[in-house]
Amino acid sequence: MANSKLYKGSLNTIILKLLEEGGKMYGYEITQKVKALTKGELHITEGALYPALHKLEAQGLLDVEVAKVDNRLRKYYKLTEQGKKETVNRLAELEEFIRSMEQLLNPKWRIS
Amino acid sequence: MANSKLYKGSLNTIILKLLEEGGKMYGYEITQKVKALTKGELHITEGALYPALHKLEAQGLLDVEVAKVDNRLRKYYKLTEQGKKETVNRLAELEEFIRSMEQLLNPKWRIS
DNA sequence: TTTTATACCTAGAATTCTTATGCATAAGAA
DNA sequence: TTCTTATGCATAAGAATTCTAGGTATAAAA
Repeated sequence: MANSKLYKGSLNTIILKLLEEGGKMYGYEITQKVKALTKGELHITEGALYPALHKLEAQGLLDVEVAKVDNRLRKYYKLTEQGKKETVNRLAELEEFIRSMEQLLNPKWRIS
Repeated sequence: MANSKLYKGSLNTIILKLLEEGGKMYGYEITQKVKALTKGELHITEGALYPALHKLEAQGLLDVEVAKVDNRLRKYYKLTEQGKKETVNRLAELEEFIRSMEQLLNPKWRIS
């Protein structure tokens, strides 16, 4: 099913990871990047993305810088030092979660 | 981090998968099974589990059967026919989500 | 000239989970 | 024997996250 819903809690980790790799990105760019990387499977809604960016900024994990390109506004976000540290944690948690889920999904155990 | 939080949306899939494998299980058994299979990483809270079971039952995905063991009550849940079909869908969605996340996490793309 | 793409935003609703309780019985420890 | 832990169910209030549905504006394409 294309455009599958996000599992709640994953958006922040996605944002942080993209910024870790991409250096600095603006909101709309993030939505397009996720769409491209997942071949349209994951859809980041702007109604979730912008509040999430604002919150990460308020928490001191992101810095913002405004730019004007082609007479249009862009807000570039990048990781702060604290943000870089937190990104490592969030990624570790996500990978741990995925490992746990795979243990549940792979029925090596069968019955009990 | 032990006892990591669930990504919201995953609990129902966990329940359905366990019942698919385990045949019939009761609530407390599910919490213990998840703890065991994930070596304590995932912790299913009862405050989330019981409402989830009731909802799945109301949706016609689970059947319930009450039993008394050692003078204590147990509510055994098992998949209905509809529940078995839905389990296949939910598992496919979860696996798709995990694949998508791995595409985001594995920086084969680097910068842009 | 109308539509689509780019680019930002917010409010309200829905969903899902956590925390904090509560009740009751059985088993184990002190 | 009494206190604690384990077993087994349950709900209510709150927090957190996301979706839906709107809004504004400019540029590019149809």
